Amino acid sequence: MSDINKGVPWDFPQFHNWVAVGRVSIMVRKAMADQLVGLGLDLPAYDVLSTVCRFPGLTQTGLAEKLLVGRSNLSMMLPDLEKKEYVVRKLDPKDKRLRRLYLTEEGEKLARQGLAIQLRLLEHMLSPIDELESEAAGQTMRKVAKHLEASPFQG
Amino acid sequence: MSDINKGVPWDFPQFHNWVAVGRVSIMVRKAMADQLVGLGLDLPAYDVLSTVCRFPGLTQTGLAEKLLVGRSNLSMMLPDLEKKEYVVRKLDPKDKRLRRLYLTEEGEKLARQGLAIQLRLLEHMLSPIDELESEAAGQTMRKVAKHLEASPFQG
DNA sequence: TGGACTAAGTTCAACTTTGAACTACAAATG
DNA sequence: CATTTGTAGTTCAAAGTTGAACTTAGTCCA
Repeated sequence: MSDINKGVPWDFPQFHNWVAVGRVSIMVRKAMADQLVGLGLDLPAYDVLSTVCRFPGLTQTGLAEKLLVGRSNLSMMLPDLEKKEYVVRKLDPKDKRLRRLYLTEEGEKLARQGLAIQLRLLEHMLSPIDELESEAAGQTMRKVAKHLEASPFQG
Repeated sequence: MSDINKGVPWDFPQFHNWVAVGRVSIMVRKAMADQLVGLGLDLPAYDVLSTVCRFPGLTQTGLAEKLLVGRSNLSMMLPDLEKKEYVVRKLDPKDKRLRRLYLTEEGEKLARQGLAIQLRLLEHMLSPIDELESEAAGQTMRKVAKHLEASPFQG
């Protein structure tokens, strides 16, 4: 390592570890996006369908929080998904501010096809990793996520 | 778990593990973006500065590959960074197609300040994780990245 | 009840990011 | 050495994403 690089982050193993996480994350999103073309979906639409499939009756704000996107994003996207009849929004009778999200039969079918693809992709990408190791990495990530949510970084 | 969810991905631990990776990745990018406001940088600009800091003389295409963004993106962004005098592009004398990237003194300063922030953020987010565990997770991620590069998923 | 306050969702204009088509240069092939 | 093929970078228009301001509905509390 050259002198000029002394004391910079790439001296620290943690830095490399984190860079790898970021790279894998982007690579998998791209791979998934490629596969979804066959279903006529893009990644954001798939994120909506798969999440509503898992959590039917979710509100738009709830969905935005899960996906870590802005609410306005969903206000733009959901009318399209409704027009394609993948999703329906039902006003909550108890609280008329809430528009609860459900999949149509068509939407459910697409979500499940997408989820099947995602499972195969996971299986492929994790094939060089034994189950224990993968579970350990997942455990670590969940710990970090929990910690970051509980105490966000303040400079 | 209700009947309707049988056979869907969230029955599989791998699915949860992967979702955690994705979430942490986005959360950290957001946290980093917040911190960079103080330096007058956004995340894409920081990605450029930190990467050129680490790999001076990188070409634009090389940088695009490292950052996993399109080349056109950099063609839009780099003139701005050059105007702000954070970056200079020098034509390679041996191959006039190549524009090699270097940081100015100012750019170098900003990159190092950003990298220092990134290290503190890493330290914070990894505080509940012991070093061995974090190293193991990094190792796992590097294996996966390598595998995905060597054999991309083909449906 | 009424007035202030909070939360859900929408709109809109600004900003990003992308991919396809293009130019300029280099390398390979005959 | 001329032609073909390939690579680096740019341009431009289209699509996506965002935050701030707004509307409407619910909550709190005097």
